[in-house]
Amino acid sequence: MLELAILGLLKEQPLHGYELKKRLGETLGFLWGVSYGSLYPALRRLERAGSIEIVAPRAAAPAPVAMPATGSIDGETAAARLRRLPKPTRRTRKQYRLTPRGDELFAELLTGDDAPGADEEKAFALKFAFCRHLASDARLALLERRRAGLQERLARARGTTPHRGDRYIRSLADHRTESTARDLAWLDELIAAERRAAHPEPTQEGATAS
Amino acid sequence: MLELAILGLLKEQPLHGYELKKRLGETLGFLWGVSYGSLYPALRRLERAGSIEIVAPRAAAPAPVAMPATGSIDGETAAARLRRLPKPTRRTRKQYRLTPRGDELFAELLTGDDAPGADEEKAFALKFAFCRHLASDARLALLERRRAGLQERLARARGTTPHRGDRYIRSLADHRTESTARDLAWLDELIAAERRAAHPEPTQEGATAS
DNA sequence: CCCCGATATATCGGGGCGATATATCCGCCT
DNA sequence: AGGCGGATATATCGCCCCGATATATCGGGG
Repeated sequence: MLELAILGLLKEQPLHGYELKKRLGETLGFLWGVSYGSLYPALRRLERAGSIEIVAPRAAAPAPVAMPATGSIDGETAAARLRRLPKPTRRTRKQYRLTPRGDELFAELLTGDDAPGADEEKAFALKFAFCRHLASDARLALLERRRAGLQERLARARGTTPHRGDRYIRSLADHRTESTARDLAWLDELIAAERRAAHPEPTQEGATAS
Repeated sequence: MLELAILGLLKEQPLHGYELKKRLGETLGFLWGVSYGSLYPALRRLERAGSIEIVAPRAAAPAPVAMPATGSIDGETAAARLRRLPKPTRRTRKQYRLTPRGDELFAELLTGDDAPGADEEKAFALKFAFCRHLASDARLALLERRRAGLQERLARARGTTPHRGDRYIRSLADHRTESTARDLAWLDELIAAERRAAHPEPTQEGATAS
């Protein structure tokens, strides 16, 4: 699960662990509180599998020779630079970069089914978050697979709900069911939008014979 | 987390593991898929902590004293018993029963705060599912604590949402925010209902000066 | 009679999480 | 100067949960 998120972020640019966690927090934060206890082991796993690689133990400033001209003009620049570029040599940090193998894995994780028990909510949300990397049809497949899952859950809920449980449990179950229904509606919108984007021409006439 | 659910079910009647899982599935199933890999270790933990106890390895037939005369009369009884006892009852299953200590723990878990990171959704849902065991004021406190949590999340979401992320992530975040708002509204209803139940007299006049 | 499926208990490997340990660097106050 | 505190950064520990699997025992049907 985490792997997908990591690969997705590294797809855009190489990053080190700490930064990765920050971005994970600000981009996917609304669905996930990633912890170091998961992140670093996951990075190790990915590296061992050859999906990512360490680019260089202090690559942040590629400026071993980078400061040529500056030197002569003013003495202050040195100080100024210290304030301006507070991070010429950050520290021991390890920058991770996606390998071609990792790219494959990413596509695989993004496309593949996951075990039905595996926290479907999070799994779907994560895939959806990165689904810009999917072709239009694969994206639609993802949405529709999710739709089927929700619908099945809804059916089961409506089937089981009738009786049992006290007032509070019943209320909870009802609210849950409602939420599921709402998610379903949202998905329908998304699917419709996706279809519209795929066929930008059905101005009139209607009925694309789906 | 699981402990609370187990204690909650055992509070009503003693059960063995297998049955426990079934009930967990049918009563709280809409929020949880409990697995044996969690259940049995949890039972062991609880037993070791003295919160539950094994009532008798073959309680199905409530015949503890049922065979009184048998004792002295014959030497065969030993062999006879070996054949007679293993069959009348179900099987080796262990019936678990709540101890007074377990009752305390249940109340503690139900009332106490849980760590903010600990999957708030599930934690709240679980507590709410058993909140019939709470006094009216404690129940209200639970609801309002949850309300505060949701509200904070909502504020944070509205603060962070504006810009970043591509179209899909934005859509996801929006939907998430909406859901949170809906949960909040639901909670408000619950709180109002709870208040109404606690003060059954404000027929007219209104404004209980809260 | 034996096999099959339901009942029932238990463990294993693996992933996620919070807490914690350990460095290093930086700015700021003294 | 000096050093303290906080941000940066990597890593591990123990705990819990999960799916998969192993192992019995029972009832019933072929």
